Amino acid sequence: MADDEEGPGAPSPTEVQERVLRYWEATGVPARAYGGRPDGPIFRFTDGPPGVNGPPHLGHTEPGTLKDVQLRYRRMRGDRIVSAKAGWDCHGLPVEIAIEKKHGLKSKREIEAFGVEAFCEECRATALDYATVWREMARRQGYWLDYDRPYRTMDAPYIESVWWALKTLFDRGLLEKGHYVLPYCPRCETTLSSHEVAQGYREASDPSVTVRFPLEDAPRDLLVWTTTPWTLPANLLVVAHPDREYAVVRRPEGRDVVLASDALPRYFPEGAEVVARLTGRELAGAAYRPPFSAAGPGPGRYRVVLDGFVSATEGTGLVHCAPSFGPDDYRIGAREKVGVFDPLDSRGVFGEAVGIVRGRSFKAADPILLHDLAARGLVVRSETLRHTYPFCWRCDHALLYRAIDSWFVRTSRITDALVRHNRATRWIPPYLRDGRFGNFLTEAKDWALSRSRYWGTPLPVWVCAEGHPTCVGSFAELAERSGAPLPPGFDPHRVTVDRIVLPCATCGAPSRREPYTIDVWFDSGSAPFAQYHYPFEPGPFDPAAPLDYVSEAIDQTRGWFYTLLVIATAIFDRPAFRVSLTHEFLLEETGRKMSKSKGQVLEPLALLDRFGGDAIRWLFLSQDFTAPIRVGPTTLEKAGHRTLGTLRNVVAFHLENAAADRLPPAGSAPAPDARLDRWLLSRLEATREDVTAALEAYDPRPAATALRELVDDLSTWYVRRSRPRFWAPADRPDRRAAHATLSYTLAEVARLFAPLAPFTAEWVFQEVRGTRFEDAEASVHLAGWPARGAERDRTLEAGMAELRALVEVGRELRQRAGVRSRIPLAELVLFGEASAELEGLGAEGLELLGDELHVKRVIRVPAAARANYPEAAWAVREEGGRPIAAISRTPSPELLEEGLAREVARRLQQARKELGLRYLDRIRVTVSAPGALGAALRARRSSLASDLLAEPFEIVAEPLEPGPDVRSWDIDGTRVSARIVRAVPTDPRAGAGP
RNA sequence: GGGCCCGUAGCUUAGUUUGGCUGGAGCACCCGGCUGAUAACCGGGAGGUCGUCGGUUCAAAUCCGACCGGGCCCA
Repeated sequence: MADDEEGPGAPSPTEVQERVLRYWEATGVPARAYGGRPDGPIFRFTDGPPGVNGPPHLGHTEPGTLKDVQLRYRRMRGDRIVSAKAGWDCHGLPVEIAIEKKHGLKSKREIEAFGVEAFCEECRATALDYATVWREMARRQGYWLDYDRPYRTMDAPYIESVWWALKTLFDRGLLEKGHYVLPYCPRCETTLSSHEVAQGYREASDPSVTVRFPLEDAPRDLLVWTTTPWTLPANLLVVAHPDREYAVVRRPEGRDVVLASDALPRYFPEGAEVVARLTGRELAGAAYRPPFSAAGPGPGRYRVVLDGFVSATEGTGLVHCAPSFGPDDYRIGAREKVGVFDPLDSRGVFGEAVGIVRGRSFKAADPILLHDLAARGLVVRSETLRHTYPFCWRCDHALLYRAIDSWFVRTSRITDALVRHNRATRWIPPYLRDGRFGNFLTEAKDWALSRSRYWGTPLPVWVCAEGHPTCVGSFAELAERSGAPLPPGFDPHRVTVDRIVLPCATCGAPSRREPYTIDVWFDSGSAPFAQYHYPFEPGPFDPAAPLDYVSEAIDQTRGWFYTLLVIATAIFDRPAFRVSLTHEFLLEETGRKMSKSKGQVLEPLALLDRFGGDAIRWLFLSQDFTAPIRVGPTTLEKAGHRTLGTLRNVVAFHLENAAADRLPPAGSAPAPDARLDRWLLSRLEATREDVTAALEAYDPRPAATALRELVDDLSTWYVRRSRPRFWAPADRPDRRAAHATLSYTLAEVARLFAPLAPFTAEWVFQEVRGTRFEDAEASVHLAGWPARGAERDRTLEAGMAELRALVEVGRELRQRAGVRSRIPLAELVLFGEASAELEGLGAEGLELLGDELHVKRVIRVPAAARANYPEAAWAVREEGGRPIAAISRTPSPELLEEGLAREVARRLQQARKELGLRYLDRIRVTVSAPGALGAALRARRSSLASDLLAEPFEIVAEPLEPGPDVRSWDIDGTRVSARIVRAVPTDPRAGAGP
C-alpha cells in the first residue's frame, strides 16, 4: 500500500483476488496447506469425484465452497486431512456417448464394428478432457485440494480396489445374478439402476387408452386401461383386485362391459344400466381373448388373476399384465407361472413376432397398434395423458422397464443395517436423515449393478458353461487362476480382460468373463478406500472409521451419499460418514432452474473473474443454502459488498492511517485501557466463540452471520467513534492503543474469515501485518485458528449496546427538534436510573453520547418532573407514558456560530477529497466569509488550519474573484467562498498535469 | 396416491425447536441528517390478512388439525 501507484481506498475484489493468487502460487502456500498438519488428529474427508468429460457450470461451485470452508477450518485447527485429494470420475456412459457422437456411432453394433478396444482407448483419452477447466474453477473459487495427484476411477489400482470390494460382496452372498424387471435404456442398450432413473424423471405425454378384452365364455368384455399400448402384444394376464366390486354394464353400442364399480363414474354417465355386480374373486379364472396373438398359447395364460396392487384411483380396476415389462407384472407372471414374452430386441425394436409393428421402436408402435385395435372395435376410449416418465439421465431417451439378466447388489438384504447406520449419521438439514434419505433406504431395492457397456470397471466375474460364477478379487488372483502372469502394465479394462479365460472355481470348466461393466456409482462409492488402493497398499484408510464429513447437492441422496452408505454397510458394517451437509440447487436470477441442457448457462469462469471467488462463496454462505439460492450477475455484484467490501475499506483506512505515522503492526494481543478498545476486543472474542462453534458444528451459516455483525460494529461504531484518536499525534498513548487494537483485531478477523472468504482474509492478513505477500509462512491459512482471547466483558458489551440505542433515541430527538447534528446543542437529559451495564461505562459513556450527538452536556436526572421540560424548549422522548430522554431545542448564538464554522470546515474537507488529496497533503486556503461567520472562523483559525493542514489559512471579508480554484457555497443564507490550492504536489505526474 | 420441505413487506430474509414485550433487519422507494476509509452510516416515513380456516391457551408467526399454493423425491 505504500506504493504511490495505488491510490487511497480499498482495492477491488478482483485486485485482491489476483494479488492473493499470485502470492499463493509464487510461494506455494496451497501445497503446504492441502493435507493439514501431518501429526494432527485425522479428519476424514473424500471429495466426491465429478465426471469431467464436460465443462462445469456455476452450480458446481456450491458444494466446493461448503467443503472448502470446513477443510480450511480443520487445517487451521491443526487437523490432518485424509484425504485432500481431488478425484475424477472417469467411467461410464457420459464418456461413451461423447465418443459415439464424435464418430457418429448409433448403436452398440456400430461400436463393436468400430472396435471395442479402440473405442475404450478414446474414452480413456477424453475422460479428463475438461479436468483443467474444473481445476481452474476450483482455483478461482479458492477450493483447495491436491489437484496434482488426483485419484482417478479408471486407474488400474483403483479398479483393483473396486474388484476387492466386489469380491467381498460376492463372498458374502451380496453379489448375485438375477432376472428381474429393470429400467432399461434402448439407446444405450443397457440397464440402469434405480438411483440413475431417479435423476431422469420428467413430464411427458403418453396415450391413455381403455381397451376391450372379450371374455371367452360370456358375452362380456373386460375393460382394461393402459398408458403403454406397445406392451399389449406381450399381454399374458389381466389382474383384478380380490375384494373390490366389479360391475357388468349394459352398453347400447355393443357387448356388456366389466369394470370396477368405483371406476363407473369415470367412464359412464350416471344411470348407466348395471346388470350384475360381482367381486374380483368371482372374476378370477375367467378366460379372455388377448388383443394380439403374438405371444401364442401357454399354460395359464389369458385369464383373470387376483392381486392387491390394483389401483383404486386410476383406470378400470382391471390391469393388463405383461410380465416382461413391469415389476408387478413380472411378480404376478412368475407366481402364475405363465412365462414371459418379450417381442423387443436389445434396441427396443419389435421383431417378427408382432408383424404389424415389425422394425418399429417401442414407442413408435403405439399409434399403429391403437389403429389396429380401433379397426377391430376394441378401443373404448383413447386420450393423451401428461405424467412424469423416466428418461435416460445421460442420453435423454425414454426408458422402458423390462425383464432382463443382471448382476445385483442385494441391498434389500441389508436394509436394517442401512437404516441403523444412517441413524448414526448427522444430516444438515436434519430432516433429510429420516425424510428423503431415510425413506429411500427403507424402500431400498436391489442395486442393479451390471451394465451392458464398454467403458467402465469390468465386472470381475467369470462364468462356465454350467453357469457357476467365479469372482476375482485382485490382479494377483486373476493371474493365479488363469495360470499365466498378467502382461506388464496390465490394464483391466475391456477388451484385454475379456480375453482371459479361467477354470471354473466350482467345476474347473473354462469360464469366460461376464461381458458387463459396473455402474459408475459403485466406482465413486468406493472412493474412500479405492483412492488408496486399499487393501493392497498401506495407507491411512481405516476400515472401521467413517468419513467425518461429506457435502454435496441434494440429488446425491440418491447418488453418491447412497452408494457410499451401501458400500460402507455391506463391506465395513459401519456408517459411511458422520456428517453430511447437503445443499439445494442454484436457481437462475429469474428463479428458474439452472439447466445444463438448455444453454443459457452462466459461465462460471467468467463470473469468478468478474466478481472474485469470495463473492460467490459469500453468496452461498450468508444465505440458507438448504433452500434454493438465486445466482446471477446482479446477485453476485451485491453479494460480497456489504460485509467483504466494508472490511476491505476498514483495512484501507487503517493502513493509510498507520502509514501516515509509520506505526508498526501490532504484535501480541494488546491490553488497552480505553473502553472502546476493550469493547472491540470483547466483541472479537464473542465472534471467535460464535464462529468456532458454528464451524465445529459444520454449519457455516451462523459463522457468516457473526462475522457480518462484527464487521458492522467495527466499521460503524469502533472506527467511527475512534476517529479523533486516530488523528491524534503518533506519540500519544491513546493513538497507539487505538492503532494496536485495530491492527490486532483486523489480523484476528482475517483468521476468522479465512475459511469462508480465503482471498479477502489473506489480503487483510498480509496487509495488516505488513508481510507484503512474500513468505508462505506468513499466510493466514497457515496461521492456525485463533486461540481464546481476552476474557469477554459482557457488561461492557451490553452497556455499549444500550448506549448505541440511546444514540438512536438522541438522533430521533434531534430530528424532532429540527436542528442538524452539525450545530451543537446545549444539553441532553436522560431520565431515571441508569442500568448497571450503562453505569459501567461511567462518565466516558455520557461523554461518548454527547460527542456522537454533538451535545455539549449530557446529564442524568433520576426523578424527573415532566413539567420542567416544556415542549417549547425541549424535545422529549416518552416510553410507556414516562419520559426517557430530552434534548434542548434551541442553540445559543455561540453554538450556532460554532456549527457554522464546522460546516465550513466540512466543506473544505470535502473539497480536499474532491481534489484527490491524501492525508498529509498540504493546502493553501483563502476563505471569504462576511460578518459573524467570518468572526467565528477567525476565532478558530489556528485549530481549523491544523485540522485542514492548511497553511496559510486566510479569512477575508470581501468576496473572492471566481476562478478554477474557487468554490463557493450558501450556508444558511450566508455566501461563503474559498480558494483552495495544493501547496506541494505529492505525485510528480499530477504536478505535471493540466 | 405416498413421503419430505417451504409459504413472514415489492425483493432477500430473522424470529418457529422451548408460545409472552410494539413481528426485527437488509435492498429498493420518499423526506431529513452525518461523513478527512466506505457503492458506508444514522433518524423518520411508507410498505405485513406472518398462505387460508378452525382448534388449544390468559396469550399463537410460533403448538395441533384441515385446506390452499409452491418445490423436491417416490409410486
